[in-house]
Amino acid sequence: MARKQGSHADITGPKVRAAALKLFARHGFAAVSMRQIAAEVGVQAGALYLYTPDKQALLFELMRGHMEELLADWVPPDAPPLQQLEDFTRHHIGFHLERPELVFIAYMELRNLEAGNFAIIEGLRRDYEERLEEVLRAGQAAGDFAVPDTKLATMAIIAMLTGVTTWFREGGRLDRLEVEAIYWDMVRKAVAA
Amino acid sequence: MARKQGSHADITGPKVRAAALKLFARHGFAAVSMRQIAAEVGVQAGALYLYTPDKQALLFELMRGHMEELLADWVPPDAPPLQQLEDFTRHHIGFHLERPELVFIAYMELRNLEAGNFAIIEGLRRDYEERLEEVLRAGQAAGDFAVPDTKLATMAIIAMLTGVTTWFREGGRLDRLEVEAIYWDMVRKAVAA
DNA sequence: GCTTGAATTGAACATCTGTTCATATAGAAT
DNA sequence: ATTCTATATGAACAGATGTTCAATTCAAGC
Repeated sequence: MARKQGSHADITGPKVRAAALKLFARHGFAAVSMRQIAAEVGVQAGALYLYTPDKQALLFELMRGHMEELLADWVPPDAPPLQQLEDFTRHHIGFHLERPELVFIAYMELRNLEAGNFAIIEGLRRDYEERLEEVLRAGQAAGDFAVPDTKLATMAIIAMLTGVTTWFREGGRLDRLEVEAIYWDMVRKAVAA
Repeated sequence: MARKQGSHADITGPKVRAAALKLFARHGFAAVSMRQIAAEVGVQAGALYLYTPDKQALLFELMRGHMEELLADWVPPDAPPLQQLEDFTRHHIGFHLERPELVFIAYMELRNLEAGNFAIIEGLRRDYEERLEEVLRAGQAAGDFAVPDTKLATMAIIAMLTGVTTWFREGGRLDRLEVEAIYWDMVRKAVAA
């Protein structure tokens, strides 16, 4: 039997991506089979291929969409570097806490991307890092920051902020805004002149 | 044919662990088969079971050994908190840069551990974090540090320092000591009173 | 009411999976 | 020279893998 009720093309498509997201985040790309994804959607494995050319594309599209959302989420506001940095810090934490599964996948499954796909995702990641480094360079030039090395500071800040996703739990001791404030305090001091 | 030259028990054992380490780090636990590990060692898949009860134990023992080495590598020196923190920072970076494959596995393959094994590794990780937090608490009490939240500062510092392994390449623009110095500068300022 | 075509099934493909075990081998001990 | 035993083979197990495709089903358009 096919199609038990109504047309499903525009329903099943998103469901497939949602199921892949959930299962890849939970068990890892390599450990999840197309049949598991199909079962999560409530469909047979063959039907998945109406919505993705293959398993690899399922992973790649999740990651590409995530990186493009990340880049769209933050552009430096028209403000002094210190304020740009605060804006970045809060946006980065907020954005990452809102999509823990995508963040997890984007950091863990890079090695499961085929060469060409990997290069694209890496390029997007570098674009993002470049935006932060530009803020640090501007602040350094203006004398607001005393950063020994803007490249390293970029990597250090991003690693530190992204790390929030590994321990933060909704409903825990601190809420998002408190966490943002505390991390901003540490970032501000770390780069302070 | 078996045993082509001499006794191999004490040679093959380490080779198996080395092959697993290399392949798990490169392709991920779930994506590596016992036959691939065996091929890397130069042996048939069945022979691996003379050296490990199963694939899971291979992963777990790598991670447990790594975490225990990590804990053995650093105990707080008898010194003021600021100096303890510098010692920690440099040790953490140095230790992690010396074993990038183990670090990678320890952070990426947690979800592939069976429940009991996961609990053990998590316990060891918490022990390590606890050591750093104790330093921060002491420095805070002594008025050397002005940390808004010692738990968050612990997580932030560890995430920041461990992040070095994602971009550092031997023979690059900076050597290890320079990187240690730059990161220590940022850590010091981030927690400064 | 009939036709059309998008959505889905379910079987099939060849290959791979972790693990076990009877069998073979070669060096050490006698 | 013979026995012993640690080390390794290679076949076998039952089931899972990603992907393809002819056949089926059902809602919409006429």
